[in-house]
Amino acid sequence: MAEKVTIYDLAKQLNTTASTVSRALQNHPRISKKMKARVMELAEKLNFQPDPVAMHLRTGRSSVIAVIVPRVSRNFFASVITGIEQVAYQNGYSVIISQSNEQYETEKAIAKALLNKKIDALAVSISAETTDYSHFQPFINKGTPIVFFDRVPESLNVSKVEVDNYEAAFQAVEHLIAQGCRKIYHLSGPMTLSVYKNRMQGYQDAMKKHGIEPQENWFYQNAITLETGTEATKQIIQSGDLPDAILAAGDFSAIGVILTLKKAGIRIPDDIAVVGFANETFDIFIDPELTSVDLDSQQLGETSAEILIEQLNQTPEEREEKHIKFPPKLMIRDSSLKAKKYD
Amino acid sequence: MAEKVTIYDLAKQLNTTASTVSRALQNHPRISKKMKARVMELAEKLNFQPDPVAMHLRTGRSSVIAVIVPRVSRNFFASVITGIEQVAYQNGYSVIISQSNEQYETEKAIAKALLNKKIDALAVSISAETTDYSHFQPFINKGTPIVFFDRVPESLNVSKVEVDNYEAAFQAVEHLIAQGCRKIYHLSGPMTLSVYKNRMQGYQDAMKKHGIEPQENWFYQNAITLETGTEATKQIIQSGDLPDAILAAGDFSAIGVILTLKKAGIRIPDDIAVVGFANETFDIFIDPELTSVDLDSQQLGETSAEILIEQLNQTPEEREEKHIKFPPKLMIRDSSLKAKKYD
DNA sequence: CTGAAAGCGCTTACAG
DNA sequence: CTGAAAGCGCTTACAG
Repeated sequence: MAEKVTIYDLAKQLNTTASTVSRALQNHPRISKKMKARVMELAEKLNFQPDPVAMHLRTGRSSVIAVIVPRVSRNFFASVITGIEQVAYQNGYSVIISQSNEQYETEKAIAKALLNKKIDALAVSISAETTDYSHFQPFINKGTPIVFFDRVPESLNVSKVEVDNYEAAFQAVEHLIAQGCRKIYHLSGPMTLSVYKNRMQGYQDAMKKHGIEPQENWFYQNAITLETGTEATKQIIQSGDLPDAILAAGDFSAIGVILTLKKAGIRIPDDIAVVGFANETFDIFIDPELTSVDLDSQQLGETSAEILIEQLNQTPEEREEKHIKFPPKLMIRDSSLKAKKYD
Repeated sequence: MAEKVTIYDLAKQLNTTASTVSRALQNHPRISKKMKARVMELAEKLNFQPDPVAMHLRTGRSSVIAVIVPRVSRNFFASVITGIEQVAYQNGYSVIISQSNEQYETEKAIAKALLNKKIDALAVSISAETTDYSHFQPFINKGTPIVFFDRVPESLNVSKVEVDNYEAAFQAVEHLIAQGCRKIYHLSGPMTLSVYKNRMQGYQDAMKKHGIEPQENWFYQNAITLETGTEATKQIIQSGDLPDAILAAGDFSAIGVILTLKKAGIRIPDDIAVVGFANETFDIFIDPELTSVDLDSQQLGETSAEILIEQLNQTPEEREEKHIKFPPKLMIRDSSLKAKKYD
């Protein structure tokens, strides 16, 4: 029946007071070693678990880190969460996860609910719809440590952890050029998200570096889902003006590209090479296997949690904004490997 | 700066006491309509939010439903969670999600942590490794409503929500037989999980109904991941004794089957038809598209949450164990559609 | 219909 | 080094 054991129970059995027990448990410097030992031993024996709710009410600290992601079902985000959890648990924090389902309104509602829940820290990857960030302002005002990962708001002065998306797209384009492609199209997401903006910039600069001037009709915005990637590809095919390669800013989009090209009898990579972003599990399920930029999601999560925990151990004055960018890793697979065919 | 507003602030401004404010907020029958109206109005005006932590400490109720799943990255589980969240939020509960990563030890650690967190209710889908359920016993003893979904423990007397896996496998086999298959192999998971046991039983009974006696070497246990599904398929190919069809008890396994068969130059579905379970997003990414049993995951989640909330509104005596089985839905796609080729 | 008081299980400034 | 007391923000049995 596991009767609840409180510090009063411990105090009574040890002929001392709750104050002393509480201090001993916290390893307070002014409690004698002997008393600490006695308290610890009895706590162990009675399987005493401090009540986190009471602690929270008293101290205002909840030991909870909240995470908001667009969707947990995306491998990328699931894996970031795993990284956050790992570091959080090691440091005595628990993690609660919410999903915005890519909707601004839902994200706002979650933020409001979390505000009420008095979480200690917050890690966020914003929804595709989000362009206004005022729902995060109350956390910043209250001094709640907050970090954005992957999908970070450019205009906000907050800590950010991301992959170097500019560099990633740059490398992807150079890889395609090395395969003999010159006319490279780019399917991207909303330019309001810096991840997509940076990828677009990296794409353009890499092209220009190699003397290729990307045309306006080589670029498709908001073509990041399976459906929109498919749609864009249909338009490309209909135009009759086919590229050498398509760089999609996401794997779902890239899958849409591949399926649509195949259906139209266009060979991949021979006619058109395809590269995606995120290195999702299913990239190797498809034929040909999809070349994709790995974003080292777990690392992103671990680093995000580390930043939050560091800040939790600092006074608001000591805290400083961190901007961390990880180098990308291009996973080269058959969908972009023209070269090997001519080896 | 959003100074915290308490019921004392409300009471003072209304010239009444915290007791009355508290009761008015709860719509207590013995408070006058007029007082309720005044309290509500001021609460609205000052944007009063009752402190959930204080409520929790006082009442022992946290308004939190915890969910434990093997992994959030599986589409199936992500979608169940969405269903749970939807119903929970509507009823004023919040949801916290934990993942066992398919490990018994992790699941046990999570259960222990949750016990301490004093959640109100628990929804669980057990890990592949779990065969002992004693870590859930403390919740049952305490009277915490608990429901298992999809992966349910057979031996425990608790509420369960699942798909009729027996029927699902039965239908899948009859579909394959209708396509002209007779020698049908079955790749399954650990027999300790009832989902797999029931699928195996449905497979066997459907075979026997049609006068086919499944041989022992037609059945592979623990071949449920991409890797193990691949491994089993290699063994099948090596044996030289090829089946007409393979029914895999999961989509990851089925993908392993398809990729391996294709690599060996075996045609799908012409030589071997393939059927999976779970209707994952990527089923339509693969060539040929994978026939799979849809488990109506969101519905499972909604129903699980409804059961918990019903029980939360009942006294422990009123509560009764519910067993709900949903009918399966076979999503027929090219990987099993031999018939159309001969139409 | 409303109020005064106790208490949920902790922590911590104050005092010694 | 240890203790007595107050308080975090609520709810509710008891009293009127």
